[in-house]
Amino acid sequence: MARMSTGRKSTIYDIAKETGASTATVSMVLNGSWARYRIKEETANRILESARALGYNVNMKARGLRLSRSGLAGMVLPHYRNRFFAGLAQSFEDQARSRGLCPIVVGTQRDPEVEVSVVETLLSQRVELLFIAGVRNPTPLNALCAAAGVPSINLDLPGEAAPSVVSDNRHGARAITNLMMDKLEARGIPPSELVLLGGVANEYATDMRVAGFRDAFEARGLELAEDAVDRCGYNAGAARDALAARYQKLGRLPAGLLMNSITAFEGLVQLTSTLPTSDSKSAVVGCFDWDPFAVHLAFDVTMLRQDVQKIIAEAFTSTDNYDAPDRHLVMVPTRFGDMFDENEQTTEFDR
Amino acid sequence: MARMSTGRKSTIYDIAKETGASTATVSMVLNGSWARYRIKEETANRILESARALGYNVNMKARGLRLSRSGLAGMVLPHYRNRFFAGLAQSFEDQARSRGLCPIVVGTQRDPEVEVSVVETLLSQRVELLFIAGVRNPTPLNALCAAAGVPSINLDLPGEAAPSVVSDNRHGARAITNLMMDKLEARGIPPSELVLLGGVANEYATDMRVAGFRDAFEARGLELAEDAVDRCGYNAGAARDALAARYQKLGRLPAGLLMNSITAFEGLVQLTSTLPTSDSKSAVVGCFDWDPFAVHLAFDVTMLRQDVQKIIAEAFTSTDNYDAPDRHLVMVPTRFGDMFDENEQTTEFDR
DNA sequence: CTGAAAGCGCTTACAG
DNA sequence: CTGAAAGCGCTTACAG
Repeated sequence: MARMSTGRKSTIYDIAKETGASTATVSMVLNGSWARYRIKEETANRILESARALGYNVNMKARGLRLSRSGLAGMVLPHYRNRFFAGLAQSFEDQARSRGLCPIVVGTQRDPEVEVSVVETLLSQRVELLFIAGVRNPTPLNALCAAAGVPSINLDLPGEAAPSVVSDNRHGARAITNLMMDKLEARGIPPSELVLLGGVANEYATDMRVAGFRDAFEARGLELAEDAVDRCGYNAGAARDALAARYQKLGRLPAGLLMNSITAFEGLVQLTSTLPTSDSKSAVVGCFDWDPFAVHLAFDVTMLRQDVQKIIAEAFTSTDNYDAPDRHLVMVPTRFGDMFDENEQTTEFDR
Repeated sequence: MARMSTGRKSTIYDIAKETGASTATVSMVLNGSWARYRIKEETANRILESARALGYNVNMKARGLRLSRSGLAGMVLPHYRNRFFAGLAQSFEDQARSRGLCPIVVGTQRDPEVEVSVVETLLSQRVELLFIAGVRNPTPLNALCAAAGVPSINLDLPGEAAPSVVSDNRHGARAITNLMMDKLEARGIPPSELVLLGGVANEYATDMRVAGFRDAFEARGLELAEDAVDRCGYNAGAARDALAARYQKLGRLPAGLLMNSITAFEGLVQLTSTLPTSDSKSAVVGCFDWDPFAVHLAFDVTMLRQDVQKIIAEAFTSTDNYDAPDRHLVMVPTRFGDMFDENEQTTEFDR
């Protein structure tokens, strides 16, 4: 009776034949709309039983084609290699699933060609919505989605052509700068020793962080030194080199170091690993991203953490009331790394 | 002419109407098979142009339904929160794309119910193959795939019911144990001070690592102390507690610590952050996973790194010559963390 | 070289 | 309560 061994997947026709019901009845029973059609419970059970026996599994391709709803929710992001993007992916999956959608997230390595081709692929799979995370210029991707009639939302980095949800980098930057200044003062070091490294020019996140950094200085009536900010780029090597140059000039590390990204932070770690520990141990360090190991390095480090759950939740809200002309920008506050529950940071059964 | 502004996606019918060609011709031109059918190049160009103007994008749901090929490749994994899984996801995406498949990877949080429901969803989307990574008992999932006629491959943790590709944990364990013993001896500490912490009983990876640990002891003619191995679990807290207990008993940390997973390693870091640095700085530490920040912590740490690219490549090879009765086990060697190119560890434009 | 037609697996008005 | 039938968008033998 059951013939799960054959390669062919069973269809509603197989079940209809087996149970003597019509394909319509089978379809209704299988998709749960049968109660509405007053189908006998006994019939329904017979069909359900047969479906189980045949190892039946709906073909979403067919259902999706008929209903023009794929049940797919897409997200593109640069990669999974840091906690922020890993967390975004995770939260996206959880929330998509709880909305009955099948999450499909793809990493694009920040390659614009890959970005376009991935978005086209997702569109041809007929995703019902698309989140675009960490793409510096998402406008072409938003345009592709708009042409396909698919709502798109930008995450982390905003764009002109679609609603965007980003962290409140400016206030976060101001808060962490303040905290680091306090720490420096407590050590009797002038806060003007503080420098901000990393990020790139003309990028929203970097600009906001620099603005917040400035805000903190202004609030204290302090001048920002000429070379206090160095947008030396997003890769570890560049940050390492920029720091090494300062080390050369000063004969030591700057007393206060605010790193624009976890990758810039990695550059700092690379450099200090070649230095005598005493040189780095005294530095007051901060970073706009959080990492569970980085917080335990040999120096005093404060990490800002983005609220990925909130970012995703806001993004879904934006799709719920999605109307094309609306291009709003939602800001989600950041928190300090130690302000999260411990069990958000590590997981129970985890390797 | 172009009417990209309307919500409705354009279809081959729209293009046929616009160009005066038949839907068959349009279809052939659009899917690239037109040369074979001797369609005039001029016709083809006209159709291509019209497709562009209409913002046409194939509907893979329909094409997939017709061809019974979805173009989708699936992978499930526990999460993205460490470099191993993040790297697996990345490599999977790259290699799937280079094979013309659309990768779709989903995190299941190690929850067996989620695992089943995710696999069912992927199957109903008609993925053409499914990789199952880090699932302790993948057999029920393999069965689901088999029933649907979809090849499945287990990664990282093997299973009885499908081909499996895993790291060669035993040889890796032996190599890292050896290296740590050398380091201990160089400091005049007996290698028998070395302990292995983490992992769980009756799990393949843990068992193999313990076996390799034993191998290294035997090769030197050394006895393994009664309490040298503690499979205290995969979460950070348990490892921290197990270590704390030893700290109590010894009045210090064990001189050599081999941590079974990055999470157990996190437990070590949690503990040492509460200890005076001098206590931990002298420890010789090793770990079966690699993390870019963890390698720079205050103690001497050696990290083993799994070859994610090779694992994925082997898995794809297994699907290429997939025949149900074949349940082979492929072993992929591990390497030490510092044996990879620097640019594999950090990326150029990366935050 | 091109068109008419069937069919992939499903859903849902519409009749009975 | 159930069945026959059309149609979602595409592909591909099969005739012309």
